[in-house]
Amino acid sequence: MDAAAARTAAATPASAALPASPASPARRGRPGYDRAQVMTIAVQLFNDQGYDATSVADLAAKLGLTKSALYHHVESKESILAVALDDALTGLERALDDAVAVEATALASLRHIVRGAVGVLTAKLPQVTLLLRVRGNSEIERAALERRRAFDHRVTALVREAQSAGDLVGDIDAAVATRLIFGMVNSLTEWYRPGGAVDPEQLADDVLRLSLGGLECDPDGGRAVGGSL
Amino acid sequence: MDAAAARTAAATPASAALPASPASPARRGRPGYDRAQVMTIAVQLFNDQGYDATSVADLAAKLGLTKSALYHHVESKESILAVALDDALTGLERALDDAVAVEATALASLRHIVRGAVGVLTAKLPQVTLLLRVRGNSEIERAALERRRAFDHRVTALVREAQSAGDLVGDIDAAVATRLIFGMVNSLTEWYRPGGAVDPEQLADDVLRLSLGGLECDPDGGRAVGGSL
DNA sequence: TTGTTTACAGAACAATCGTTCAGTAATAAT
DNA sequence: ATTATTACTGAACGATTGTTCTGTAAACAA
Repeated sequence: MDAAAARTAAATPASAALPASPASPARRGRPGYDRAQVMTIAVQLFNDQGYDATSVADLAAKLGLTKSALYHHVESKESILAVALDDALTGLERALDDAVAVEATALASLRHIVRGAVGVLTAKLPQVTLLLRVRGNSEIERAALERRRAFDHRVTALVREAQSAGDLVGDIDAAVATRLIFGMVNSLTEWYRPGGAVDPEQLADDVLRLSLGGLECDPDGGRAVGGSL
Repeated sequence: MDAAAARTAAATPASAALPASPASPARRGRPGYDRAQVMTIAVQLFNDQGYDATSVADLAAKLGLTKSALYHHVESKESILAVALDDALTGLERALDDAVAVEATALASLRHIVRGAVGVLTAKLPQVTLLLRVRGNSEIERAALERRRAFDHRVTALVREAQSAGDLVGDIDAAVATRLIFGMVNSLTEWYRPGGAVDPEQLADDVLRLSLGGLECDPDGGRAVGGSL
């Protein structure tokens, strides 16, 4: 596929980047991609092929542009990764802040953050997917991994607290339980796709039932899932 | 780090590749790495940095060799990936064959394959880790993804059968349940390390309790985990 | 000593990597 | 018509990519 063919293939760039865009109110200069659209498509491609396996030439071809045109919208390849990772991490951190602020008990906060994480993951799927694949190959990636570790530690503390309160069984290591629960949650990036047959709310219910169903001490004896939240 | 320094750092290659090697009985030619050792270290490095982010020069430096020396042991970079992926897939497929051959009911087979998958994952951690990160960027990767899909479908059929038999709750989609369960299992590659504090057997117990604990219909009413297996 | 076997180095290859720069093109506001 | 503003092209850059070729080095067997 030569440049002209690629151009034709991406003849309507806005539709790909902004599905059902709310009638953009006539921007100033020459029509074309803007920064946000380029970012969106870039992150999608990074997820399809992997960040390292995606060249700037690949991205330019996908957009129907030359490589140099890309650098009008974006400072570098890695800067695209940086903002996407920050987006994902900010979402997760806010959800955790919410969970501990709103709920009274550690178990309730835990249920809340599992729901919240599923919500962030489905809402910001491309960014979170990118985050979960980071290996620490650059300073930016290492910083993101550090924020992820801090998040995990806070959740682990919640699990431990719920165990101490007697709301969660105590014969499983809190760190192991946390990793298994979020392993299940994070695995959603591998197959969940928005607009598919699976509803995000229903999905959060299922995840909670599988991940916490075998750990709760159910003082009320009830096996119903949605009962307490 | 120049070539000489790298050489010194990897002065005892055999110890890194073959921990506690059973007194290799004096091979023929010039001493040095053999194919298996190179493969082992290569897969380790692929896991550390990601396959695409690891250059042949990186691997050569890690081994304390030149790039050209590498091609004496291995046909290509991708061939290393190919044998590792085949190794992981063969292990998983055998575990599944075992599970359906040995057990009588679908639920028992399901428990068996979850245990088996944890076993293969911990025993062949580097190869399975590599498998789970494949994105389908080449013919070899796409073939591996195809074998993985076939594996998933067979397990999903087990879940559906256990639901039909009344051993598993029916109000959750079999495909979703399978993906969540194996999402939890596969997430072990992110943190489990052999020789660490966590025992593989205990780990399999924990995974089974979390992943299936909330789904079983427990006809005997018992909540004990290791009871039936 | 003469082969055989295994393991390595050095130099070079075309291709691709991410990035820069100087100029051009197309719109809206004035 | 002029000016801003925004979007893009084409050519080139040094560096790195995976791979090949030709020759050498070090062990064991005959």
